[in-house]
Amino acid sequence: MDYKFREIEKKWQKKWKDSKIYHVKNDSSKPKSYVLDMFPYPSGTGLHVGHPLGYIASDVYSRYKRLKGFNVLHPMGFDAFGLPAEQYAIETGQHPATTTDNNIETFKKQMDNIGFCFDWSREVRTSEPNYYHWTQWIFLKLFNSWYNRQEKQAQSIDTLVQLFEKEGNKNHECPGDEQHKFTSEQWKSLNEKTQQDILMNYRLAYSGVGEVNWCEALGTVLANDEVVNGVSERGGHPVIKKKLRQWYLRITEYADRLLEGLKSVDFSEAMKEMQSNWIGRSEGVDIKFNIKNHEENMVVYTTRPDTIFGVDFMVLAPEHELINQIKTKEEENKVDQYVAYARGRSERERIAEKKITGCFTGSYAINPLNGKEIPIWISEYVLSGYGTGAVMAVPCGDERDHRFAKHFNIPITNIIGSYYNGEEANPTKDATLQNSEFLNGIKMEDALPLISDKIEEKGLGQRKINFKMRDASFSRQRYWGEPFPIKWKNGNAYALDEKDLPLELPHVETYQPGPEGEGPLANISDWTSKNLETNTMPGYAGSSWYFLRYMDPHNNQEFASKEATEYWNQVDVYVGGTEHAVGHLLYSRLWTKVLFDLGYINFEEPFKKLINQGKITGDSRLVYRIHGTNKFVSKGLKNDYKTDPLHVNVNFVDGFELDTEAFKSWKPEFKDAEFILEDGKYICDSAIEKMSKSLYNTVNPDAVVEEYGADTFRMYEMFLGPIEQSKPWDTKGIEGVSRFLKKLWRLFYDREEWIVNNEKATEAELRILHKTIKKITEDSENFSFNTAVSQFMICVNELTSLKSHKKEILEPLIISLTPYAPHISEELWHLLGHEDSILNTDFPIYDEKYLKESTVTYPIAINGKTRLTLSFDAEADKETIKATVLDNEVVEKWIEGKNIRKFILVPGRMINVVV
RNA sequence: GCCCGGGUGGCGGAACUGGUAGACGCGCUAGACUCAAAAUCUAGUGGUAGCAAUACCGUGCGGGUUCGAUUCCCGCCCCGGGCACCA
Repeated sequence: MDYKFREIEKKWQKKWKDSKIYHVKNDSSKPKSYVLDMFPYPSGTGLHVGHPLGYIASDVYSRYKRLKGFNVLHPMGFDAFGLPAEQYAIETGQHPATTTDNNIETFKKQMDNIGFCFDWSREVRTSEPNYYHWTQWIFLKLFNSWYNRQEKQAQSIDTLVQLFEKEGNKNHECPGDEQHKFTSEQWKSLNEKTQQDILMNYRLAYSGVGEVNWCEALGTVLANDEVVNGVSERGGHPVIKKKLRQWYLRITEYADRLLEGLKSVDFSEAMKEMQSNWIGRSEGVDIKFNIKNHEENMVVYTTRPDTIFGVDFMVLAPEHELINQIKTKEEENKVDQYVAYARGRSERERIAEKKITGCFTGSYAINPLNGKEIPIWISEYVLSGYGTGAVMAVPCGDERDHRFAKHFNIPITNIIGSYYNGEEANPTKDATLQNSEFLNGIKMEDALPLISDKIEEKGLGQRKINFKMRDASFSRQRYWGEPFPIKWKNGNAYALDEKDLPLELPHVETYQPGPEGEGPLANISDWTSKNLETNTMPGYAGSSWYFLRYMDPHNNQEFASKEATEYWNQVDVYVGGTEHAVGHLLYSRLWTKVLFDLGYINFEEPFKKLINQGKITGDSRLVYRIHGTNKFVSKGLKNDYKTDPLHVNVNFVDGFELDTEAFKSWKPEFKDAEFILEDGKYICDSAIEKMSKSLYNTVNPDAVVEEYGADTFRMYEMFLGPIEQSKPWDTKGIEGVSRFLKKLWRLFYDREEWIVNNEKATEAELRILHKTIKKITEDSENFSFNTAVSQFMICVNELTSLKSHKKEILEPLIISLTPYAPHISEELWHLLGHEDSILNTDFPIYDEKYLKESTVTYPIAINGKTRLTLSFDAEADKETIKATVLDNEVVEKWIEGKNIRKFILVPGRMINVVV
């Protein structure tokens, strides 16, 4: 009987579904394991072979853990709110809910084809009211909380009000306005509106007017991580800075805890690095400089106070409020012009041009340590949002300061001697300071703490820790997102009552922006008459907590019961791409920490271990069209013509040879295409690129599954290479895995005959079996799925050549294969006479006694140097140990007392033996 | 520019804490079966020389440590990814 994978796979997929075998309960005597995939955004294009890589890996791991006796939670859902569905709606008028549902059906079908063990009864969709009910609920928790810096945790805003009534805010400075101080009496005398305004400056989710990343093309603001090089991550549209009232998450309050938490999780170094760079912690000093002939002073932030005697000028950000007060009459025009110029420049222009621009204010600051007068400049290279928006410039040590000084001919003081060559700045800490008064002769890294202490002692400033990370923008002027459960009254935002949740997204007639650039909700009079917030939440809202909802997805009373979250606890393994490093992963960590602080869950980090699967890249095919014609020239001859490369659908190419007829009928414009062939063939060029519809290099998993079967597809994706590495898809290579499964089948069936017998296994058979089980166990545990697949191949090859068809060997083998190729394993399991599913059995345990090497090698170092390696047959008796040596005399002498007669020279491991 | 990864056959990739480099698969070559093809099976497959046994060379390049280095150290080169005026 042949291996009829299509029949087998359909049959078992149906049986598994009907028997609800993947449904998992929230209680069990078994230990738990939570294995999670990053849920997808259901795009309209469906899955290509690159997408399931992570899902297959997590599926293999989940099944392995299940066989190992764990109660495994392995759910899937959809991140269903988002921009593309809405843009599609604007173009076609179709409601995003409809297109989203259709897309989800396609995704689920494609996933089911591959045989994943998701518990679909726990599916979540972020766009469903019974899901976003709790997104809104958590938002209200954020809104109604503040961060107590002394206790380093989020607390209810009520506790803050109590503190204000008791003592004002003297012990809890305002994160939104740090200068603002008031006493208990002052607080009590304030009216409702002012009190609310003050509280807003403390809330973890707050509304405020600020500079936002505005994307005109998308008609909305974007979070910092959604902007890449000054353009939108989605679509690459220009992004400008704009002042708007927005919602924000006060993630900056959690900066140090988010950084600290990285120590306790098992993420790759690269991932931790990306997150800590994004958080961008730096230690420095705020230093106060007086300004000549002015009352005001300016405060700069620096990480290098040791260079203070090298300060040659000061720079303010163009937005700095001091500018208007200190600009001199003579410079006023130039300053105003410059400020206007800087304001008019977009983020993108600043980044792209990197021009050196600036303007002198006419005023001078006084170096607090030596009284030197230092000119104060303005330049756009200083960012208003970081530190104090003002810097002390040390050209010999800082590249930007140096370029600026050279450009405007500002004299440079050298405080690092030969470390500075006059041509470029040197940010070293190794130099011995010069021209630095009492710091002269001290190495910079040693001077750092000295001068910091001095500055603090003299009251000139204080040590300060700064973070690059900004508060996260949390509102979008869009329709297809969660409505805010917020009502406006007299310019203050008030939370809706929890019992009025969910605040459902209303139907709209148009997806166009509101009258003043607000979201489409502003067009609905019913909505605006209730003074409801017209923005919606961003894409990352729903995905910041979905892993908690899977634990208890049908709960109508809470986001998840305490029992459920205590039982499932952290995600043990989270599988997904690196692209979410500073977005989703950071926000999820923040929400988890807040819910932990408020006592709703008992763990602080959502993901214990993170696996980043690599991308499967496409192997594109290109043809060359002779410029301005409809003639195509084969790769080898292209240099004879002026050509333009063109991506061609990989399905029209066999290896590198183009099927010219298929190509002609591909698009009308190619109907009359002509070809210049070499050796009668049209040879295409190739390129390894990202897999994408627009490059015509995608391979649909459905087609692969149809041709080779789901088990082959799964194993091949795992076999391709290490899970974390990017690798190109090569359809040809799948033959090897396909042959392996056919070979495995033939261990059970010889043509028509069932040939499994009950004979007792030989030593050799047991040896290969136990070696395989050991390797599969270790590799499955370590996510080394590619070498695990190799081991299966080795095992089946050996069993084939041993002509081994014994139940005693084959049964444990197919159990260990189950995570990788579940369908064929299940089929064979039943053919072996089992009633219950193979999924309910136990993973085999290997026996060490079959793992002893047949030859044991002992390298021997005599007098500290290796002279030989002894090797002997483990099964032979010790008397016959054999070896040959370089230095016969020494070794023979050593051997004498050991009862060893002969030896063979084999390089091996080293043990030290004193002779 | 800075910070992470990584460079191993024609290709994807193996190699435990330094110990027979190239497992496994693809591809390729030859053979068996077949009228033929497909499928399957067998053998071979890092390079050079040789009928052969074998010898020499080989893990990006140059040095070093070691009895022994793909693995450790120093200096370069190249590729992939991330960050990029963060003072």
